[in-house]
Amino acid sequence: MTTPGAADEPMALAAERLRTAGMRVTAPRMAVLMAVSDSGGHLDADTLRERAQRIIGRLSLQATYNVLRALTDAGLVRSTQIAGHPTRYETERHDNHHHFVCRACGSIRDVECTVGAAPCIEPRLPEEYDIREAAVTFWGLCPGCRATASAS
Amino acid sequence: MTTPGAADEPMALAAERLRTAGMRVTAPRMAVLMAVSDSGGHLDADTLRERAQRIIGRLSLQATYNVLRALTDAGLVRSTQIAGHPTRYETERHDNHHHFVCRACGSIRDVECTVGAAPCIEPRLPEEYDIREAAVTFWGLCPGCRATASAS
DNA sequence: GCTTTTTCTTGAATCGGTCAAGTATATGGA
DNA sequence: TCCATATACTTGACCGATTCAAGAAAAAGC
Repeated sequence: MTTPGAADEPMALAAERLRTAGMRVTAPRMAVLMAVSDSGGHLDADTLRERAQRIIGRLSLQATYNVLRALTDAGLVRSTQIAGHPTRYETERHDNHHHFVCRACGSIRDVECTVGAAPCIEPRLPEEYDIREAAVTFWGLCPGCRATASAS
Repeated sequence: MTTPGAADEPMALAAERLRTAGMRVTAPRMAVLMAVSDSGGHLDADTLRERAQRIIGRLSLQATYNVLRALTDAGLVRSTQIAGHPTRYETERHDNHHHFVCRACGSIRDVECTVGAAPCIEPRLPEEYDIREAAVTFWGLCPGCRATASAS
């Protein structure tokens, strides 16, 4: 028992990640975290629920949403909302990458950033990708709210 | 009757814009188009419905959606989907601008593009805006779909 | 172990938006 | 000017994604 089976490794890793993030370690959380991790990203809540169920058997959709929210708040998971699609989840890698979405098949692909910190508009994508448009949304605080926030 | 009243002007203009776009000229369409035009942008379907109703009296929400879809398809209106908000509509100005959304109050503001054609990441916003992050989504065709599209 | 606190389950509800069927109306031709 | 026909609007049901609420279950600390 000193060397756990190979199948236990990812679960032990998931438990460790949860513990490090200061979260309670539960079967649903480990399962969802594992599902997000080895999916390659961009899965929606319902699909992640299915994958998680394969690992631990039963899991309600509501719990899946709860877990995803918790993991996102803890910075372990990144959620992305793309117009016309349900919210997708992927492992948070803090690499500030963006997304390419195919208008025809809906497939999603990561797009690396040329610059480090700031998001860049020159996408690092193979030439075969036919980019038609880019939607850029900046998030932050408007002058009014910034003043209110710094005052408190 | 040769010189229409001042109040008729925007309506006549709306009618003209619809006609130019090859669309049937109807009261709902004129009203919604006027509502979008003089709103300064970023209103959702339900709010636009209210504004349109002030102009023509009655208008179903379904019709509002139909009209907005038609106007968008015709290139008269631009729709923007921002995570966590219902779809917003604004006059299509073909200027390829982007959006700033305040995390605190949810207000939306246009962000001009420094470059002409391509979307740019260096936002033209006053310094008082505290930009925390940017979500960039590229839309187009992936290699597979591009091949299929050009083949047909 | 036992207690406390957090999390999970179940089931209802909400929100933004679409589908479908029937009625009304804009437009082009007689 | 009126008619025919295609298109648009109204009403009402429906849907998918997500959240709310209440009670049962299970982690973590003592």
